[in-house]
Amino acid sequence: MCAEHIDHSEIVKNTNSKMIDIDTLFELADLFKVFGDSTRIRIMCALFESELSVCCIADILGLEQSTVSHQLRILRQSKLVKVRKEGKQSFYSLDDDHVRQIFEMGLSHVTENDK
Amino acid sequence: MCAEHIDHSEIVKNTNSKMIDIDTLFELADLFKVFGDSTRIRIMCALFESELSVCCIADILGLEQSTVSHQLRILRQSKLVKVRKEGKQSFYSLDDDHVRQIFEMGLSHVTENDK
DNA sequence: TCATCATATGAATAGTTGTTCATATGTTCA
DNA sequence: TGAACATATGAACAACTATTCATATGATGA
Repeated sequence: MCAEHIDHSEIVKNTNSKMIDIDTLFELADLFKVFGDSTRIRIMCALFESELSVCCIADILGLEQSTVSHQLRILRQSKLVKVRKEGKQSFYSLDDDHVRQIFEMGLSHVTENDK
Repeated sequence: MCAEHIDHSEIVKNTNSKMIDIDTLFELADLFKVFGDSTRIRIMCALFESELSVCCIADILGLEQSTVSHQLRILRQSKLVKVRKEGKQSFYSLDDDHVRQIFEMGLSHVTENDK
C-alpha cells in the first residue's frame, strides 16, 4: 500500500460511493468467465445459426461429446443457453439476446485492434 | 462422437461455413478472459469515474500495490486501459468505449437474471 | 549522490479449470 | 425386457492463473 503522503481519502470515498456493489461485480466477472473460454465461445457461435443437438455440436467443432456436454452445462447454469429434449436428443439454443450483444461488442473491440 | 445414424454432414458443413474464423474466436475468448476476473472488473469499474494512480486504486479496492500493478499490466496488454506517467506516479484510465459497452451488456444480463 | 517513494516485475505457491476416461441415466424400438 | 444410442456426470490429471513476497527500476528532492 502506498505511503500517507498522498492523501486520497477523498477520492477513495468518492469513487467507492459510485461503485457498483461488489456482489454484482462478482456476478459480472463470473459471467465473463463463461465467455472467456474458446470452446464455449465456439459453441455459442455455432448456436447463432440454429439450435443444435449435442453430438451435432461435437461434429461441427471436432470435439468429444463429453467435452461439449460439460461445457453446455456451464452455459446452461449461466442462463446463456437453454435445452429442448426430443427423444434421446437434447437440442440447445441461445437463451438470451444479451449473448449476441455481448458477443458483438467483444468482436468490435477485437477487430478494431487488429487494424 | 455420435454414431453414423444421424447424418448431420449437411448442417455441419452449413454451420461451419457461417462460423466466424477460429482465430478471431480465440481472440474473443482471450478478451472475455480479461473481463472474467473480479479484481480486474473492480479496477475497470473504479476507472469509470476518473483516471487513477496505482496506489489510489489499491486504496479504493483494499488490494496490494503489487496485485493491482500485475492486473493493470494485463489490462494494458489487452488495450483496455492506458497509462499516463506523471513524475513517480502512473495514472490509468479506460482506453476504449467498448469497455463500458461490454460492461453494460454484462450488467443487463446479470441484473435481469436476478429478478 | 543518496534516501525516499511509486510502480513494475520475477519467482513461488495455492487454487481453479478444462479435458479425458469411464460410467450412469434415460429413451427408443424390437 | 434388453440392446443400442444420446446425453450427462464423476473422478483424475494437467495446465493455467491470481496473489504474495522480494526486489528491481526509475523519478524526486535534499
